Amino acid sequence: MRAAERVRQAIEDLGFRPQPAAQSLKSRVTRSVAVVVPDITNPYFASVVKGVDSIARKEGYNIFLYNSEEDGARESGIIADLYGRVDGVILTPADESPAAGARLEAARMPTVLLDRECGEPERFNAVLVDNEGGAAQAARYLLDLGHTDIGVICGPLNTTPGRTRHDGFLAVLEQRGVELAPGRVQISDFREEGGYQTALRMLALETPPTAIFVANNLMCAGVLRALHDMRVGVPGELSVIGFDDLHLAELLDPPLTVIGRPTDEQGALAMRLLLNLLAGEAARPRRIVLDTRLVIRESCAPAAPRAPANPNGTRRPRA
Amino acid sequence: MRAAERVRQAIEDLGFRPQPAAQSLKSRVTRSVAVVVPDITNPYFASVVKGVDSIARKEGYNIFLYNSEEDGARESGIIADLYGRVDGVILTPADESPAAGARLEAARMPTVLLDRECGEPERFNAVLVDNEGGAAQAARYLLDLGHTDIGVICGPLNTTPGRTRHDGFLAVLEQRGVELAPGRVQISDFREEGGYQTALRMLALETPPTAIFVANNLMCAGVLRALHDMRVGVPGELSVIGFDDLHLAELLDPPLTVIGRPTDEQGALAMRLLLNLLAGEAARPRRIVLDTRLVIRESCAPAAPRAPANPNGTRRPRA
DNA sequence: GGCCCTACTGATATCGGTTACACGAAACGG
DNA sequence: CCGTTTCGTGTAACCGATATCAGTAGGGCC
Repeated sequence: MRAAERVRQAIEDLGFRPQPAAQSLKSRVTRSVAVVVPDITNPYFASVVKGVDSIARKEGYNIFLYNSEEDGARESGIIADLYGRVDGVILTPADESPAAGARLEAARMPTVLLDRECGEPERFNAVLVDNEGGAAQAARYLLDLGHTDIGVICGPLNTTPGRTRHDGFLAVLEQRGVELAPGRVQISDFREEGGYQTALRMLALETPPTAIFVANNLMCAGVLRALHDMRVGVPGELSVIGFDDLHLAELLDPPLTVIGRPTDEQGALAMRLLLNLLAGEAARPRRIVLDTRLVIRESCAPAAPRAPANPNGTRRPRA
Repeated sequence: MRAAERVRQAIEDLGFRPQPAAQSLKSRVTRSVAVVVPDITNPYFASVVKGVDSIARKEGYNIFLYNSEEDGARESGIIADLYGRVDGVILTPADESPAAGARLEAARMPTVLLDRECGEPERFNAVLVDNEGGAAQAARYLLDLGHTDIGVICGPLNTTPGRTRHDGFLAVLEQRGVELAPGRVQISDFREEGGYQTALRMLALETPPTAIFVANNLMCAGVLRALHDMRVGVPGELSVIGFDDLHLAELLDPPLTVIGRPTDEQGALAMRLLLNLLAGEAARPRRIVLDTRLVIRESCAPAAPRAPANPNGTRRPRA
């Protein structure tokens, strides 16, 4: 093959570099994928993105990063802009409505959902965690510590993690015959400020709960900030358990007990799944559900002995 | 203009969407920029990237995200891959050598450096912070609290932030006539594990310092972890001041005093600067240097009264 | 009616690779 | 020595949008 060698030489001499635009135009392939997350500033998503990147780079893919800011309109704008720009997309949908799912399907793009689903499940490939199971772990843990008066700060119930963590937690309570007083279950927004405000509201109740389950990391940071500001001792006065590890959770005051889950592994898995799709493995969509784990640190204490159980939820002044 | 209207209609009817690849091929413009950071998992960079994104999206630019993993070879591979794929790049160089700077210039791409410089300054546009000034603030603060025996955990001195923070801190000490005992200044790697190990080494000294300045957030997390593991009271036994705010710093045990700096603003500025470049404002490169601020929380206490100053650095057993 | 200006149409080249095909030359077998 | 394979080379079409240009039609004006 002397011809091939001469070509190599010429490439070298002339400093020839193929033009991705021209290659894409002809081949109809971009070697790029999009990753759309609500907020790259959330350490969970940063870690996920890093996991995606680790695989993508190895396989020669470039990644476009987008923040949906948890805003459905912005998200659908982003998805529209993706047309022709990427080979596929890894998406944590901000809008999980069936309509959004339909739009997504209409875009006819290889898609892997991450952390949340969209429209009817089973129609998309997805990498998820067992939110229900994780929340149930948290519930069992608090119950086993003797707590029966528990506050629950949920995310929006129209999101997968919001709803499933809510359901998983409450299912265990019900199963164990624990009934919550009114005002104990609060819906918030998965954001720090929301967690802060909700915690304040909960503390303002005549009898605050003895433990709180907070359904994500950002809200949990807000809750801790609120408890800190209000000088509420954790876990002395109030036990706290979060969902999603915080990087510095073990250095917090006190070290935070959480439901942890894989993060960069989740991203890497999603990217591998997408690569399979791109390789033409049509098959039917796969849903991969990863397990959570209870990370016990020091923010939960056994419930202080209290007046006998109070099933009808009558308010009592705090001791 | 009825023709224009008919065109609009046809676009609508046929669902026509221009093909970015074809547009790029013809126009030689991609409406994409690359952002290359060492590690998106570092909250500082996550925030910077978000700042970049906020402007980019508004202007219709898409962003490619890359992690250099603080690895010069990987970084130069990334930069090579960028050819023809982006209109410009925002880069936090992992390799700051003149050679890397030269390579970067050879790539003839509109470039904005972020957080670090590369080769000779003044040749690139750059958005930086006043590291020297920030480190000096930290030094003055510790000095004013009465500390004279101070540990310094630096980043690599061949990086801009590593060197300048080191220099800025030590300059103030010198200026105030404070001399550090041997072993007080340690070079580490800007990573959490490095901070952890370095802190352990420092604690193992016959007389540990009464205060520590840690030159970045990741190392600082490591240091805190080490102090936590070794049951060293902060600020009782040891005062700690970090560089770079940590998101949860105020919830730490104790709330961490730090040198803070703008983050997403820095990203936004970098993007705006890049947009100017792309708009053809050749001019000569601009260096924008932002100010840091001292965020006083609770991790630094006045130095405990001690035996009279000990300028020749003789070891003393801890009280 | 003649003139000009604008609005529009249609055709064609171009961006830079990729792919297919046709042709020419050398290599090999029978 | 001829037929066939192999290899190499050259030519041209194509991907889809954009830019240019020539040509045509229509409106307004004197």
